[in-house]
Amino acid sequence: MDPTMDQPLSRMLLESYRSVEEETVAALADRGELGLSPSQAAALLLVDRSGTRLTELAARAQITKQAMMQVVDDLETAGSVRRVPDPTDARAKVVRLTARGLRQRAEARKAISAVEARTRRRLGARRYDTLRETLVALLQPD
Amino acid sequence: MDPTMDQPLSRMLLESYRSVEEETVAALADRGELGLSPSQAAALLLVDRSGTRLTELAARAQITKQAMMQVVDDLETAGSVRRVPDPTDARAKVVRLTARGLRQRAEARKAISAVEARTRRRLGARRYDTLRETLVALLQPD
DNA sequence: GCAATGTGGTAAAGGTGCTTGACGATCCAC
DNA sequence: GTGGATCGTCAAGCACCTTTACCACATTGC
Repeated sequence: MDPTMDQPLSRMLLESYRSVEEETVAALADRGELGLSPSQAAALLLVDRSGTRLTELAARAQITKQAMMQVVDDLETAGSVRRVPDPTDARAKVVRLTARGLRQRAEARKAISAVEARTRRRLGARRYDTLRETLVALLQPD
Repeated sequence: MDPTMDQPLSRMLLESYRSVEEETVAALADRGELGLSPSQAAALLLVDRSGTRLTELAARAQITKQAMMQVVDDLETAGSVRRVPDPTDARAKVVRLTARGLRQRAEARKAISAVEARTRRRLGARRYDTLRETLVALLQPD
């Protein structure tokens, strides 16, 4: 009998997350993208081509803007991102990817794709797709 | 088109975890089990009736023994648990639930069950069960 | 046109849940 | 018995997030 089955759902989700995340970090490291933490990589993926406001990034990541600030601060220090004033709103700044950030994001995407493809192979396409659908349903507002 | 579907798997898993965890915390609070953090609740569930060593608890939770130390320290301070010397090994101590800890664990179990039942209803029994199976497969060593 | 209220970015402090490193005490195999 | 593993512990630190508090600028309502 597999004892894993008896665990609370939240635990299983957490461990699954950690497992996938760990694989992703390893895949990133393999590509030489050292010095890019998971939260930084996640943030890079949220910036769109024309640049995105801090508040919008925070909303997309579902964290506070202050938390996103810290991530963007680090990314800016690392030269992956820069903040430019928003011409349409003097309060706002737009977070924009630098050439370096673009490169990193591309690598991050590849690393993530590799892990997902690997997972899909392991689980089987059908189960993998069903998993994603179920998670979407789980996250749907009640 | 639901943009949720495009997210990396790790993000979806993390958000699902947070969502379920949040519900669980709320359910715990409803039952008056204030002052019991998720990690503490998780640890309580890992202690078996006859008591369990710190190292074993850490292994079960898949964290370092030092991390488990902190959780157990807090639980002990809160009077939910106590450490008694292991008669079979002078180095070891056994973590044992107090009456309070037993009560808390029972409440925690109920809270978790309530959330899982609710989730099962929302997703449908079939999808819910498939989700658990898939997560088990995901966690299986490669 | 201006006060009230809202929003974007920032600063500071703190908390949770983990990590790594080091260490004494005890156990066990040889 | 001696050397190496194991148990619990202390200490420091890090990743990632929060709350509280501000100021600058925008927008709304009158």
